Amino acid sequence: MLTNAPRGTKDILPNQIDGWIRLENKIRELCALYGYEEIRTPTFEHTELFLRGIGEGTDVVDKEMYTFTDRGDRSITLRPENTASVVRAYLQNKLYANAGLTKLFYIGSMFRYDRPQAGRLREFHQFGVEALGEKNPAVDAEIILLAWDFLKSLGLNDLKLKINTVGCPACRPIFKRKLTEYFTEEADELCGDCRRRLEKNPLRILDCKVDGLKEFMEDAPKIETCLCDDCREHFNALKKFLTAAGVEFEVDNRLVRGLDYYTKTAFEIQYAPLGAQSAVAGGGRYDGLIKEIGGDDTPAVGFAAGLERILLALELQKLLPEQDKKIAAFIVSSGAAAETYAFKLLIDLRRKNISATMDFGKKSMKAQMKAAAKSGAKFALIIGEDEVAAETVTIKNLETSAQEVIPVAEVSDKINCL
RNA sequence: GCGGUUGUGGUGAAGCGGUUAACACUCCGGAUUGUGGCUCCGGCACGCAUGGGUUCGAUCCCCAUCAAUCGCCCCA
Repeated sequence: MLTNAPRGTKDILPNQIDGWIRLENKIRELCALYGYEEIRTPTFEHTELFLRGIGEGTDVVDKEMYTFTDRGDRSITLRPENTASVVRAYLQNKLYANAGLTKLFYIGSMFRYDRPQAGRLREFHQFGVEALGEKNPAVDAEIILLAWDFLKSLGLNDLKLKINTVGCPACRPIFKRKLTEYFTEEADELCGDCRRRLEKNPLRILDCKVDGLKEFMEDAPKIETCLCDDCREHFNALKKFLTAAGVEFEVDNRLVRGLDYYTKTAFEIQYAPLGAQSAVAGGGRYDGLIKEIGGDDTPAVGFAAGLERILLALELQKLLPEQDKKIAAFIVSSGAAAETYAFKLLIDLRRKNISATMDFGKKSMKAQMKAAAKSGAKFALIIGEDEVAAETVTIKNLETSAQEVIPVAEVSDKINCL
């Protein structure tokens, strides 16, 4: 149907725009406070970037990308997330040259071919932050705090911060192997999904809804027992920093990230009332990504937050008051001569920085007055033959109903002083 | 990708296999000769998501499609 937007996409209508602008303002304000600069990368990239960056075998890459061949026979993909692009831009533009630590943020739409649901769209918007070039866990903490403060400053309650460590190339394979061994023995007890995960991604079995509560889960290998010294210290330091900052967090050693590039820190902020799509922000460290994409071995951390979900949460908490934009003057006219006169006044007022409008529909005076009242304008400026002849305007205060006739030249002063 | 629920005008919603598809709000017009918010009167569904089928006849029955929504999955 010509009159339907594609599935999973949405118009953002004038009556919703205030919420978006509020989010964007808050983001820019907070990022300035934390010292992050905005970057805008292309909406599409070479498909290869995502294959390498996100990782083949992940759901996002395997079944959710909008990929097509352009007229020059290039494989192009609409970005399903922005971290890979930021890293690409960082390398291409040599942003590492001027700073030990490069701190960036972005706001933009991402594309994923998912089944739409409340809080899950095919084109959706993310705000994200990336800190490139530093391995200190204090940066992990800074990133998490930025996400946390952002959500809190919007007024959201009932947020839950979960953190975990997923290890690094040195220790994760050990953990994976232990998991595989352990769950292979329990294979008969596993659900179908998990039996598949056994080969592809045994970590995922840990947060399976079906098997998660089964008793053998209790004795499953724990990541803590496999961590290398570096990862263990990193995680402990992160907890120390978060505690120092006074944020409550929960260590959830079943928290796993879906994208391959994560190392060490993984975190997620949830807003439970949203239901199935409760993750409102998530991220972590990705020390291997920059090298994977062709740069030097460079550590980095970041997160992304889903703006639609945040807006849904704000709506649930009734934190999106309607702001009505009232104008100062509504011009009402009757007769052809008056229309020109009125139009001139309309333009003059705007040039004097007074918001003004009129009804262009040539309706009855009564209808125009109705429209004036509905518009919320403070004044109705009434113009008929008499006013045109005398070069005056009847100005009516729509709140008090008081009205008087004044020279047209004095209208703007009158409005300004009332 | 899988399973469930739903789909009536601008909005919220009644409704039954068979004359003009309730009601409320919004909107439009009128009651006023150049004036709103109150009141009163009147109007507004080439038709009940779309396309097929069953039937003498379907908005109400069946099928498909599309869309929304919930759960799974995944993730922000």
